[in-house]
Amino acid sequence: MKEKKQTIDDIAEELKISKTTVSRAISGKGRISEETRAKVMAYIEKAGYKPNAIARGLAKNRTYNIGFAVPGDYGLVDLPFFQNCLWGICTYAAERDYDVVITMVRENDISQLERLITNNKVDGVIIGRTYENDLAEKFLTEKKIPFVTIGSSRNDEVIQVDNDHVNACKELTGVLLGKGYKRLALIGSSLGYIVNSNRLKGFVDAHKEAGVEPIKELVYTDVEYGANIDAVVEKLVKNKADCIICMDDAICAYVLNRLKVMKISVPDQMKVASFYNSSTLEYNEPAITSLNFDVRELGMESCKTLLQCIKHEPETRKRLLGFEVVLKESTK
Amino acid sequence: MKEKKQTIDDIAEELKISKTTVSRAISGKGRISEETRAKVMAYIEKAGYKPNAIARGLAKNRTYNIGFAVPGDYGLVDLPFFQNCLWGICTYAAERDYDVVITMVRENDISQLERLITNNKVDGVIIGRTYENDLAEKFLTEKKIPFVTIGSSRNDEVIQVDNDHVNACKELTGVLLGKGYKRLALIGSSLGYIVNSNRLKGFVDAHKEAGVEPIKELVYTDVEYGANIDAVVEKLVKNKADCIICMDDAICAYVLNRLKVMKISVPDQMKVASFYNSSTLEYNEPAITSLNFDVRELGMESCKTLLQCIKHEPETRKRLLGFEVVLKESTK
DNA sequence: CTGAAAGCGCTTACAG
DNA sequence: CTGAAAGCGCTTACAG
Repeated sequence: MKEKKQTIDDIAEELKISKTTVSRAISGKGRISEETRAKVMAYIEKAGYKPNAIARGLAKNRTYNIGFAVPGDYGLVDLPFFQNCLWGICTYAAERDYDVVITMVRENDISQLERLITNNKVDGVIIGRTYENDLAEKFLTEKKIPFVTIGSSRNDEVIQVDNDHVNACKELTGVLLGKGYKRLALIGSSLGYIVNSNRLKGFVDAHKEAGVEPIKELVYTDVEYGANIDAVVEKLVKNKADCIICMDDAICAYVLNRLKVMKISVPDQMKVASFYNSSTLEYNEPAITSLNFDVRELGMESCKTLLQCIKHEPETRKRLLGFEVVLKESTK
Repeated sequence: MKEKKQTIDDIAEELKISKTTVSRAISGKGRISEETRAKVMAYIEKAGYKPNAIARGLAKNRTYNIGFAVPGDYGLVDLPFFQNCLWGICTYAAERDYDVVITMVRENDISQLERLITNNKVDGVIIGRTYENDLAEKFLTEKKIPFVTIGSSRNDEVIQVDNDHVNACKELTGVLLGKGYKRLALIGSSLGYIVNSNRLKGFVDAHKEAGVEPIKELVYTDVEYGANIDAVVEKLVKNKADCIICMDDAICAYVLNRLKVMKISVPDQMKVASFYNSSTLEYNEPAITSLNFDVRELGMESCKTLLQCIKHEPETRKRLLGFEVVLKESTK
């Protein structure tokens, strides 16, 4: 049975050695004979001793915590994207004895993050979404706190891990053009998110490569969740789009509903494609063509990179993960 | 501009007083003249000094972190429910200078949580979902770590915050019976989650109160996300259900899709109701009748209760939050 | 290879 | 009301 909390002193006393030695046995640093080392480890194991992370933190000026900054804005919190990232981050971190603390940030309010940093609660931060003018990025750079972004940054100095949205959107667009659809629409939220600019770039690039011009009146990048989507969809229909590409699954869900109300059937009268095949869309009828990213992998990768930053230098400053285009009923 | 990290010693020296006094000025504990107090605070303010949370933690044996245990099981991570809880928890915690660290637990694997506790990384824990036989609950009780559950527990000793699922489901069911629907179906996942048992109880209670028997062949409580839902829906149709109540929105989305494939129109040929009016369903066509809980409020309340537990005793051991029934197109 | 000692930045009896 | 000192549980030069 468990006694009260043991300390390194208790075990030193028990073993008739100094606590210095115990500490070294545990950390594996400093010269120590294999023999004593084994003895200490054996005792620790059997006594169920666990070092106090706080004390170690104070001595080494480390917390063994990393922060994950997720968007606290209304429409964004819900996205399964961040949950899946979180899953990857937590899983990777736990294996290295790190923990992850959550902090909500907004495009123009990073006060929670500031608190976290000035209170010394974390050794580094993963930024879950990058903005065109990113306060968090600026703040962390200034404070010299290691951080990595999920999603691209304009600043090449920033360590970033991202899916290759430019090429992903380019390939998806290319495939759809190749299928003979000529009036492709693109609909998404603010270009203030860098990821949206990248998607737009891919969309344009694919058109160029196919030797055609993207159609301006079919591109909307200022859609608010639930607000003006209906109006936009109606314009797209009026402007004779033959295929709508949605920049995220939440938007896609709205679009599908709107089309249903308008009695426009998918894919017969309108093709639809989306990003991320979240479960919402995966089981939709008809199934929706989409890009597929391994978001949990992305989370793990970002965490791995951050831990590298904390320990020394990361292997790469900018790392792009793959994607797949998954063709389904909705674009047939 | 910021110099290097300041300590309590620096400011004591600067002010020609002892660090004891500085500490007291900051904490507000111990006798200290209002005058010196003001002086210290003024200096701190202007110098931008922030105490080191780690050091304080070591001295007071506190971390100023709380844990939030969320289900790491596949189908569950995605639910917006937990994100919204998290939002509430983080918001409340941040105001009190606490931070929240995430830990993933599974029905039969709480190793991440164990690590968190034995490493002394948190002062208390919020359990996001309760199981019929809850390992986390047992573990935390044994370790004497303060915790509160979101969702009900079988154990009356446990501090719990929950929506009133029994009465919520009872009222929803009652309303539907009152509308003249006679063959109500109930479909949900495992009764291993206490919340599902509670919903079932409400369903049964409402029938009793109306003087009718619940129809056994229309009740399915072992539905897996995405797996056997289709088969279940077909059985419900065959068994002539006239209204399907879904225990969560993910299930409801599947049900709606299946009905669409089967060319059964809602609400003409089948009524549908769900729990939580998440955005997915809110904008569905037709809009779905559902229960409405304020999940962010629930998160805040659970955090408030936990902080009470950590400081002293909570005001109430079991707290039930309200709900509303929101009637929409789908049950017309 | 091992240990005594100082130190990480706070808090808090204890004594004045 | 204020301060010197010990202590929270570790780590790590420094000396042997």
